[in-house]
Amino acid sequence: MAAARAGKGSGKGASAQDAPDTPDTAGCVCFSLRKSARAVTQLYDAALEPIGLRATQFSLLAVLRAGGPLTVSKLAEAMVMDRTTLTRNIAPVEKRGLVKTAPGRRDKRTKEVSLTAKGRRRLSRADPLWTAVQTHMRKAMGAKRSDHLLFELDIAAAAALGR
Amino acid sequence: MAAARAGKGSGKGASAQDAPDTPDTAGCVCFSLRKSARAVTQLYDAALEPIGLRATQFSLLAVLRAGGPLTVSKLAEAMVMDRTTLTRNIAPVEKRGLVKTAPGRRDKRTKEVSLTAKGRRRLSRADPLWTAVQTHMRKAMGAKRSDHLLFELDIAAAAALGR
DNA sequence: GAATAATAGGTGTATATACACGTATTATGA
DNA sequence: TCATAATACGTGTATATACACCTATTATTC
Repeated sequence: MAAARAGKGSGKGASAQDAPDTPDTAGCVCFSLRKSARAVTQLYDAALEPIGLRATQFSLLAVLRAGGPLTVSKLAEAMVMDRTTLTRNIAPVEKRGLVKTAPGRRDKRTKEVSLTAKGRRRLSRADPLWTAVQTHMRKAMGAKRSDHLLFELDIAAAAALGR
Repeated sequence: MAAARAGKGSGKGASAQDAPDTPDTAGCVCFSLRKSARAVTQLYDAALEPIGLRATQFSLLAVLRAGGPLTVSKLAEAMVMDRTTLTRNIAPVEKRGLVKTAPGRRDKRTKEVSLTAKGRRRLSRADPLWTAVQTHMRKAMGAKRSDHLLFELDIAAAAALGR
């Protein structure tokens, strides 16, 4: 079906279990991850489109809802996202008034990001759309397999980050 | 360790097996995928940096090496990448002379993309760097788990694409 | 064979991503 | 205290991503 990785390799019948000595894009963890991320992101983006949120923006708002006001660095850490990337990602949602930022009171270097009332309402309206696409995704690939995927994605991220 | 997803949810002890009725970023397939893709891409980008290739660029060249000259659309299909995204991704490697493009002879609408000799040499020098980081990644998360992850990523992509 | 549909591709725009580098503020140590 | 290090953040630059919309070419249909 979708996971046939026939060896075009050494002719000795190289399988994915073998040491990867010949670059095979199908066997590349990075390529496979990015490929799946593209496909799944498109699905989630399309699902959230009626409410005017991208998948990344939904995540950003959801993390803020769950974790209260956070400094830029703390928020970046929570999302396993580069700090400077987060700065750019905040811009479109701040411009639309879904989040607001304020300088930290204790530490003037910091900038605290928080949900606005408008952002909270928008998020509430997005929730059912997220639930629908998430449920669809889990059903399409199997709930158990979905759980396992999440588990392994965490391990992959941890491995990449050297933890 | 890395995969603790404690339920902050309904208080009834919601696990990942339950229907996802409350948006939980840790349980979001899309968010987890993107998060891991970011982390792993940084690792591969850093590994390939000495040779002057990004992970995406390496993939592009590797697909071309394996599949010969391809039209933009065929190449985009092979990489599960939007056609217009591929157009932009070709630009930097073409500018550096690693790939070349030529109008299709049979069909003047098409544009054929192929590796140059320089691109092939560059790719050869990149191969050991890729092997090193791929091996490192597989060891860090376990070869078996790595294989399983690749399998599930294919299923996830297929599910998202409705196949 | 001309009108029309289908296909291949590019561009404008917007977001996502991150490294290198710079500034402002806080913490630390002599 | 004052010099220095550490921390928090932003900007310039480059790449990655994809939708909406456009043009050019090929295929289809009457």
